[in-house]
Amino acid sequence: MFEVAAPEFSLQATLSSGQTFRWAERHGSWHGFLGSSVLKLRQEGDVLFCESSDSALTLEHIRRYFALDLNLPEILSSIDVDMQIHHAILRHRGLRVLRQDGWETLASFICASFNNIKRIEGMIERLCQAHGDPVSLNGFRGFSFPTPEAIAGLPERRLRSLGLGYRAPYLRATARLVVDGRLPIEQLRRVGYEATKTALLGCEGVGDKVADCVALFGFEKYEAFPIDVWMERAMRYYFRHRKMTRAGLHDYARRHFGPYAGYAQQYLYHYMRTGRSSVERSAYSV
DNA sequence: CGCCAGGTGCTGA
DNA sequence: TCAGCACATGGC
Repeated sequence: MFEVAAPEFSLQATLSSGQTFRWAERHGSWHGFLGSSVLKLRQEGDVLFCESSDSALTLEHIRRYFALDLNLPEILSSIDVDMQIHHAILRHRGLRVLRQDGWETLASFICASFNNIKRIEGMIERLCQAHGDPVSLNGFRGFSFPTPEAIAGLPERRLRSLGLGYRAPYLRATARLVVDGRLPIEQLRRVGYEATKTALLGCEGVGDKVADCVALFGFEKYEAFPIDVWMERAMRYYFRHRKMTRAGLHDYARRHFGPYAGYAQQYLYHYMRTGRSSVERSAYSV
């Protein structure tokens, strides 16, 4: 057990905002995975209490994963440019964009397309149970996320039997790109947003939205602005009647919010799904 | 039961 | 470039 100073941070908002699919809350603690370790986390005020299955997991890993090194007040003030985002920030202040593993993020968001979060979580859990490695922490048992090698060799019908549906061949083909070195996934952390997105778009089952999610949640490209059905609803605030394509909304949002547009996206997404009062909901759509 | 879900790939204008 | 369509599956 160790403690991490976590000012300007909300574990709850961060882990329940749809950027990750493998954390679960039980009795006030969050159980999940970081690399190959199982973690149990609890936040009290500005302190994060951490229990890990692996003594190699340090305070620095926690700080990095939750992006506690970033100056959140500065980021939030840079995106706080209209009343809608202002309300979202007030409601979910402390939400941070995670620095997740690139491969896990890519694989997860291929599964996430045209899908709902409950089922995404189930699909990924079955994938891990069937092809990950067992890990445990005093009573809590789980499985690590399968490597690209573990998935690349599976028959498509095997992935379909885990409930992946038509995404099965996409995931397998993408795993093969990684294994064969045709998708240089380790390098993407060091190149810019545009290059990262272009590389990701070369994967089957990866379009604009998935590529932006992976760039943002897996490769620290904070200018990425994923547009899904919830963000289309959020963007009606700016374009109440005018018909806009997703590409149009994407370009507008990146200019409107600036270099940390991805943070704005995550606050708006979480706000649209959970944070609004009924008055706010009826003001624009849904 | 019908509708929806953190969309993508393909086709035809 | 853009609209329209098929696509698997399960929660609600």
